[in-house]
Amino acid sequence: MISNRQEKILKLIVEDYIKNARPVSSKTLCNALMCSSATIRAEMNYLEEIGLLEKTHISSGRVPSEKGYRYYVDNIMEPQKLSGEDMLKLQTIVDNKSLVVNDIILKSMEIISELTHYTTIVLGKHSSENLVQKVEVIPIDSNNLVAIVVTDKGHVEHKSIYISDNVDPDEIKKTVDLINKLIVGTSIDSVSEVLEYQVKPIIAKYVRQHEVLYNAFYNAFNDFASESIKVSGTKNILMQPEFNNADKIREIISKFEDKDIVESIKEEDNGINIYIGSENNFDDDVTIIKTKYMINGEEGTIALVGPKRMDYERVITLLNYIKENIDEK
Amino acid sequence: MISNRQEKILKLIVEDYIKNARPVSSKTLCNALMCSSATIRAEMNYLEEIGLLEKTHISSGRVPSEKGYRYYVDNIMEPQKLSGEDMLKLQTIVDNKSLVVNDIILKSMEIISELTHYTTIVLGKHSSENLVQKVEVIPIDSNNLVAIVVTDKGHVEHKSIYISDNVDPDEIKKTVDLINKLIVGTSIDSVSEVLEYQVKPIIAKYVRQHEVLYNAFYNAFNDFASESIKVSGTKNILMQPEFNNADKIREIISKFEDKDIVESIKEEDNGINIYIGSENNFDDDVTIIKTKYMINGEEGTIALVGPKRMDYERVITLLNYIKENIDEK
DNA sequence: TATCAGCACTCATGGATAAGCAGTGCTAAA
DNA sequence: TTTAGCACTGCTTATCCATGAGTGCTGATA
Repeated sequence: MISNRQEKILKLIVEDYIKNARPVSSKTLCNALMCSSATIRAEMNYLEEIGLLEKTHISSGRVPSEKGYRYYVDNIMEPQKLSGEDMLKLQTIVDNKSLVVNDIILKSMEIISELTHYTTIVLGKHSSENLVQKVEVIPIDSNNLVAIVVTDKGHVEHKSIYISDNVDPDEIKKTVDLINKLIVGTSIDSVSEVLEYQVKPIIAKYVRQHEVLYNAFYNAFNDFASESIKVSGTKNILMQPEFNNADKIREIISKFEDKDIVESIKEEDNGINIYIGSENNFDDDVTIIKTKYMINGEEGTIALVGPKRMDYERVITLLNYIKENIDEK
Repeated sequence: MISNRQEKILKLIVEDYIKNARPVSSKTLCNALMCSSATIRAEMNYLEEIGLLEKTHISSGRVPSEKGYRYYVDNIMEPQKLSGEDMLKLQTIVDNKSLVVNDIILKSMEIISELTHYTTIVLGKHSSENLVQKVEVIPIDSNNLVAIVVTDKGHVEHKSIYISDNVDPDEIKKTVDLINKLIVGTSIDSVSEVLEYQVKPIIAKYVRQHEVLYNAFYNAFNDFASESIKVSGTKNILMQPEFNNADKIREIISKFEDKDIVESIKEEDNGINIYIGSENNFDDDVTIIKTKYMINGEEGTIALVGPKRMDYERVITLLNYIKENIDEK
């Protein structure tokens, strides 16, 4: 294990390094520990031996290792209260009645990105629990319709439908009525099944131009289960001194622009989880803190991406605040 | 003016520099011009004197100046045909019947970003000519409604409405019917006027909880006139060798993330316009090529942002192709 | 036994100097 | 008008300091 003083040294080093982004020397800690630098050096040496600290070169000060951050996060860091300033900025968003919950999440994460200078990510997905509440089809002109689906949780999806031949409006209405009858109440991801096995056979009987119509509607409804990705403040993380070279920046930007990579950040666990460096599979030089949320038939992940040298206490506090406020709704 | 050979030299230098991103030496051009490097140096000297070329240092090769690019674009460059490869990639998108025009534009510009390694921007805005075609209000639970507005051009906007007090569903229905009656056919940006001067007085008479309802609907309809911004392939422009330092990259990224700055790229002119370096007010180190489009009651700008050392001929050809295909629809 | 002053050592950083080289401008001859 | 030849310039790269901030180790001390 590790002595009290050693833990204190680790804490001081992590926190100093978080603040100043420079290797921490033994001398820096003399005051705080009321002892000489030599003593501290001996302790640092031990902490390096057991893998909690690292040097950038043989005569440099110490920097926390991945394991060091992990120890700090697991054993040292203490829960904080939201600072007055942070609170102030977030509260106006969180308490805004006229915003949909979804927008509250997006806005809050934007603000958190600004506050922390890290990058935030919101991954949203309509839960499969969403049930179709209403289907509307509105004619635009002779070839185009707009189909609108509203779920029981208030989600709206819409899509243009192009119908090549001239189809009798009555036929369209018949089809829509049928769809409405059969589809309302089914979950959003079983819509295409219902279309195929229930709607198709019936309209084949009663609707003249059923093939054209069926295909049009089938295409329209097929990819309704859309997922959303929102990355805020890419620039913020790039301002961090660890990303001070063009190639590293390009690498990070490329990752943030790659949908698949960003999507893979999705969190399945309900707690606030911390993935330091190689613990995440996004990039070894960053820490990702994320949590799953689930409200109103919308489930998703909120995540914060920053350097490993991240202000863990503050970030956790911020995410906690958001999570609590989301879950209340 | 400028002699034939001088023009040819300028052309060769611009095109070589576009390709290789390195100052062009007199020797490089010997073959193409069938003369000695000394002769070419003399000509280069003159071209520099009149401001079409520049040196990076006193004994370096030549690089086109902003004025040089401008001359190239105005007088030398020739219209090209779309290359088979480019055509192939774009056609599948452009000809896809099941995509809304808007999505075709977005997708095409994404692909152009990939093809050219520059960044593309699409700014969209619902034209004020859009007329309200239908208003639907769908109850979700006792406190929440969803309002949906469809325009005559097939645009759909929706918004959640929160109603604090318990309001009788009948009252809501009354209000919605009234809104539908009065609002259909008005242009989307005069909706709030109609609400205030026509709807408000009437529901004040006939609807009991009219204040709550009116406020809720007014808020919901008020900011429907949304604008959209889509930036594709930020990473692409950053790969260009001129953006090889961290601070420059950060500067560019910050600009692309700033809504106001990106919005100011909006083009009012209908042609394809080229803004080289200081001619645009985005960044002196880039060229922006943009054009306005207007279809289906949706107007907007498509733009391409690249280094001044841009493959002008190809880019113009690509944008032309998109523009023609959009306008056809 | 823990602490610490002192010292040798290491390495990053930044400035100075020099060699190599890819270019240019100029000149005098064809 | 063109061009071969040459002096010159300045970027690039490497090498070599001096400096300074840090370490590890050792032997003395409380």
